[in-house]
Amino acid sequence: MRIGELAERTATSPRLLRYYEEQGLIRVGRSANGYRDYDAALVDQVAHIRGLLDAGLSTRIIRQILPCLNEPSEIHFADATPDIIATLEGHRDRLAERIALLTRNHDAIAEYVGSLKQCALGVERAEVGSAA
Amino acid sequence: MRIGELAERTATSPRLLRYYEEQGLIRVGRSANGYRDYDAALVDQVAHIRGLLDAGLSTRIIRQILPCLNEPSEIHFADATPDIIATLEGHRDRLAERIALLTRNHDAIAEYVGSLKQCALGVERAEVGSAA
DNA sequence: TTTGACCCTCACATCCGTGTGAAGGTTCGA
DNA sequence: TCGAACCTTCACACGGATGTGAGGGTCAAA
Repeated sequence: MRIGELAERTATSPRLLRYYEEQGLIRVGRSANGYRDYDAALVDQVAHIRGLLDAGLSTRIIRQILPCLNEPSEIHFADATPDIIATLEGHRDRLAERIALLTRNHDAIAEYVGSLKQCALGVERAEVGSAA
Repeated sequence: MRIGELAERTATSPRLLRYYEEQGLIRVGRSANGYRDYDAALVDQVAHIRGLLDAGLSTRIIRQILPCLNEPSEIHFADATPDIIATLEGHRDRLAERIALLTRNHDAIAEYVGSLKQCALGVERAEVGSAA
């Protein structure tokens, strides 16, 4: 498919699809007239990339962890070098830390919201009471 | 304490401490000579803010969820308005989504790294074998 | 054949978090 | 008293993700 269709199907923009290509996040073909030609599988891949980007990862990091994420779950044997493994372990561990941090904050917000709703309920009851 | 000390104790820079103040993330006093004066509790608060920033949240969002996060766990009753509650619920839910996404990716990386290490081990054994 | 909707590249613009440095005031110890 | 080490404000710069638009090619339908 062409860039416009992929942009629409992934709720992004042509500009961003070109940017992701330039950053080495997606592989893109060309048709005879020079137009970019996107494989259907890219709909999911781009959605995946957008998720990671929205979660605050940089294109550099996404590029490094991308081989772990492709569906066919095939292992790239050339990746089994000590430094690549160390890099991935670093990303894995930092992700774990980030998840822990976000979880703590999520729980704090949830608890606070719970109290707030109790409080709002109390006020509401008080108002109804005085109105009656 | 003064800005230099807080910067050192939070591994940030004076520049950033002024920026966080400007963004309404921390409350800062002044001493007679015009120097900023930071409460000791800010060491933890700034560390907290840095964590959220590193996790990809914007100062705008951090400012909104900050009341949920302060330790004394006091409820600001004025916050019990429907729109504030709705905002916080939105942040809470988006945080939950983000955590889920990051967890999926973390697990995928962990699995991939596991396979790679198996693979590297195999190669090592093969090399030892052929050398012997 | 022309027109409109695509596509291309390139470049400049924006916002955000952060760095850097200039120009000047305060404080403290030699 | 002077100098070093702080602090102040202000402004410009940068990198990364994204928008916008100019100038020009391609293609299909009217």
